[in-house]
Amino acid sequence: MRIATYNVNGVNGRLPVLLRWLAESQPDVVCLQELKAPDEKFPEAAIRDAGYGAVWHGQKSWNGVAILARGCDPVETRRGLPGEPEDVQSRYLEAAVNGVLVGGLYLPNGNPKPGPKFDYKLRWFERLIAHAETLIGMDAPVVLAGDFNVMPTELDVYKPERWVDDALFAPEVREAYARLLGQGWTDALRTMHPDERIYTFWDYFRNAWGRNAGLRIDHLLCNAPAAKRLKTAEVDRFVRDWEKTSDHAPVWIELGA
DNA sequence: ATGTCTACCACAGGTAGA
Repeated sequence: MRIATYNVNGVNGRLPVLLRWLAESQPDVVCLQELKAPDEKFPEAAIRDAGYGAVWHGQKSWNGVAILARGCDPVETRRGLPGEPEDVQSRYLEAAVNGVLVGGLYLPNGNPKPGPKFDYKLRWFERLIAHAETLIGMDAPVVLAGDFNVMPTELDVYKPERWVDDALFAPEVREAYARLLGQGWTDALRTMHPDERIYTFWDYFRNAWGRNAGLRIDHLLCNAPAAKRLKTAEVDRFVRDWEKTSDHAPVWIELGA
C-alpha cells in the first residue's frame, strides 16, 4: 500500500499536474494540502474519473486538505483538531482506508516570527501533539502525513544558518517536532535515508530548484504497527521539474502486507 | 530587500500568503 503526501499549492490550478502524477505514480492513498479552494470548488469529478474516491475540507483562498483513495472512498473519522473550536482554518482531516488510519495535515507556516502567526503555529502544534497521543497506541497502523512546515534537523536544510530565525526552523518548532516523534512515531523518510540530504520543497524564488536549495518539510510519521510494515520512502522529485508544478514534490511510503 | 507563484475580486492589476 502506497501512501503519499503532496502540497499541491492550489488544487484547481494544479489539476493537470495532479492528474498526471496520479496516473504515473498510482498511489493508493494521497493526502493533499493547500487546496486553496472552498468545498464546492473541489474538483471531485476529475479526481473520481482518475479512479479516486475523496474526502476534503476546503477553505476559500487558503489552506484546505483532502484525502484520496484509489478505487474506494476514504471513511472520514475527523475533520479539524480538537482544542480550539473557534479555529476556522482547514488544516486537518483524518480517514480510514483499508484498515489504515491516515491523518492529513497542513501545519501553519508561522512567519513572520515573532508574531501572532508564529503563536498560532505553536498552539496548533500543541493541539496536534495532544491528538497524536490518542493515535500512537492504536493497534491499527496509523500514518500522519502532510506539510509540517518544519525542518527537523540541519540535515534537512540546504543552508541551516540562513534559516535559524525562520518559523520553519525555529528551535521551539523543532523541539515540538522532536516531542511529537518522542511519542513513538517513526519519521519514514529519514528512517529509510538516515544520512542523505533529501528535500521535499524548493522555493519558486532565486532558482532554488536549479540550485537544489531545498527543505525537507513534508513528512510521513508511522506508529509502530505502520512502521513494522514500512518498506520504502521516496520523494517524487521528477514532478518538481514539470511545467506549472507545485513548489513541493510528492513524498510517499510503501507499506507491506 | 529581493525573488515567484496562487487565488481573490472583478476585469487589471494590486493584495495577501507562502
